[in-house]
Amino acid sequence: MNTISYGILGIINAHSSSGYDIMNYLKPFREVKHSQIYRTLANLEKDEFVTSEIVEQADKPNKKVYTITEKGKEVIEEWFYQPNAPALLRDEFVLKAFLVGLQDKAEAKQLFNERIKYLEKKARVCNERLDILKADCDGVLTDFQTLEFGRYILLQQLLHQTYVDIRWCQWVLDLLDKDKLNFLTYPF
Amino acid sequence: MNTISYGILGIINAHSSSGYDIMNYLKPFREVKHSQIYRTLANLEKDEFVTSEIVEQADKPNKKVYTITEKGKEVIEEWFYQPNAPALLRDEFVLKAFLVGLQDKAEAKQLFNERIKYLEKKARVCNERLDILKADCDGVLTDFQTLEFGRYILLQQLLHQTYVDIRWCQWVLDLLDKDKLNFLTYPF
DNA sequence: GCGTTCATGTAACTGGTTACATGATTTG
DNA sequence: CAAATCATGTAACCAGTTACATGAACGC
Repeated sequence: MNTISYGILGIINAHSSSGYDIMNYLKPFREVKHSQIYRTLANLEKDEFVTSEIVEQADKPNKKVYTITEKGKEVIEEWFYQPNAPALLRDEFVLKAFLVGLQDKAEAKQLFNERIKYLEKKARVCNERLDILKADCDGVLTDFQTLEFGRYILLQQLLHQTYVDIRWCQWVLDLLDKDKLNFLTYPF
Repeated sequence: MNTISYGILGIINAHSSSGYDIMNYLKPFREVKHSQIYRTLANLEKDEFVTSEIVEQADKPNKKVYTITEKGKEVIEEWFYQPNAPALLRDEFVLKAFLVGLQDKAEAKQLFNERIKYLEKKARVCNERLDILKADCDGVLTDFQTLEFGRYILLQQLLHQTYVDIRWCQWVLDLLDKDKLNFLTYPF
């Protein structure tokens, strides 16, 4: 089984969910397309890790809600003890930053100034999501054994990583303005 | 053309390189397997963005060195002005952190304590690579228009992102020890 | 001689994306 | 009545991984 299968199974274990629900849970932390989720759910059901039933909704289209089986609980329990696969980052900006020397100074500065704008927007989205989360919990986080706790800590991580990235971009812009570069200590 | 093709082409533009060289340049910032690089290089040559020649080496096996063509320079120049594809992060730890509530407190703490160990090792590797870079440049970074500048700024980024991640893990461990959680401001 | 680093390639597979396809319900 | 959101699926394609395959040069 692959990582996304475990992630989906874990969410269903936390509470029974539809493919659409799962997509929305995962989106903030893991890019995922609905086509992949529905395909994976079909496989999980085929392997008897989950069962499904149609739940009729009055105000919205009906949904197919998946529930974990005993067999599914066993594999998810085991997964937590397995070592983590190395993280995979694929970021076009990182490649451009690495190759920044191919550009002239004005182009280079533009690359980082645009990045700052992008990151500031990302930070705003994070803060908005934190506000939504607070509203979802009526302002109180009582227990860590909820999916809300996971959402909360990961949103905080994302937010502060973004802040560091912004400061890093500003540091690079300062470097680009210097006549004589050197191996400067990163200022924080 | 995909992102990795542009990255490889950009490196060859900076200076003519073999597949093996390219792999080592990319490794610290972008996980990539040699099989993908050699396949991509063959495609870039087929499309006449690069040319190749065998360079004989006395002390090592011969290598196939690729050089960019005029046609290749045009596409790489254009690439810099294109908007960046959204970054893609796939991290098994993030999924486990999201689902941390499925575990008991002891297991949860273990997850983050192990993560800290992993991140501390990552920070050490970053610092080692920074030392190697300094040695490669004889202690002086004169110009931003070198691949060394790109290596330098990205290693600094990675290092400081890692430091923030460590502090974040410690914050989560503190949270897990609290009896009454709440939406605490992240302490920095 | 054995392990490591340097060096290059191909073939099969699979995870993930893009595009195709449909339809209910709500809000403006 | 149009757009947005909710909701679910399939098929074709391709990027990237894993495994297979080879071999030179060097240090111990």
